[in-house]
Amino acid sequence: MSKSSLSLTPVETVACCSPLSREPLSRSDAERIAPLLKALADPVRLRLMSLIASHQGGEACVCDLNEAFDLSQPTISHHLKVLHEVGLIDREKRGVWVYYRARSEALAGLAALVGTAA
Amino acid sequence: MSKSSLSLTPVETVACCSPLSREPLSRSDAERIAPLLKALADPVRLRLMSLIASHQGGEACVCDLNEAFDLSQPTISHHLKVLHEVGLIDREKRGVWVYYRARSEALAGLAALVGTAA
DNA sequence: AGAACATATCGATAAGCGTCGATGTCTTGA
DNA sequence: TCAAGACATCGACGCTTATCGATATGTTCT
Repeated sequence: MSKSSLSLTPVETVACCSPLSREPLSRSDAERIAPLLKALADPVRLRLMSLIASHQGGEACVCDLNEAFDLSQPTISHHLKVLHEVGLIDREKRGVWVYYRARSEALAGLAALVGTAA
Repeated sequence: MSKSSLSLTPVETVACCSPLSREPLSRSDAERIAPLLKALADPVRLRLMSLIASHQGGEACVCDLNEAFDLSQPTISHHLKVLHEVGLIDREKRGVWVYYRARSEALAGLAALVGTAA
């Protein structure tokens, strides 16, 4: 080390690294948030979410949703399940029909998190 | 039609459907936004994005990023490419090193869009 | 020119995901 | 009790994706 200290190259003085100005997202936080984004990251589910939230009262019947897409009924059912499982929509059965309701706090929280990184 | 009008069932009067209170996301808009969300919808890319934005000046060298993960260098390079291709980060080569810069307007716009649906 | 280093690209593999038709479950009205 | 309708679940198919090791590209120092 005493020998090589004579040949200190500029590479070590002009380090490529810059310091952090704030704390980045932790690994556990990232693994908690990513599934929410993944649930939204599909054109059909994005439209489903918007369609539900755009209905009066923030809720919509599955029959309404099925008609809005050129997709089979099982496919829509699958997408609704994905959104429900991550907590973006609530599910309520009323008689023969099933209503899905947008959880606006969840969406707002997610939007705030994404915006924070910017 | 004149005949069946006599047997109007309650089903048609008690419709399951509720009207829209605003215009939902269009198909083309959904297909434009979904790829952005898909790029973010991965724990590693989410942390990469946050890590870059958290560095001083909003930019970070790849060497910094590689060290922050227990993943191979090609894998990190792949994730950076995905974020770059959808326009969430900019790429600039300076000498031997490559710097990625967060495009905060893109992130802010995405956050606003997600929040609008809520 | 050649060595060392930083980063990107390639090819392969395994896992995940969107979609469908067929079928099951539950509710309502006859 | 039975038939019809609304929605969910299942199993299968093809496509996408996350990851890696090996290798290519480009830059700087000797």
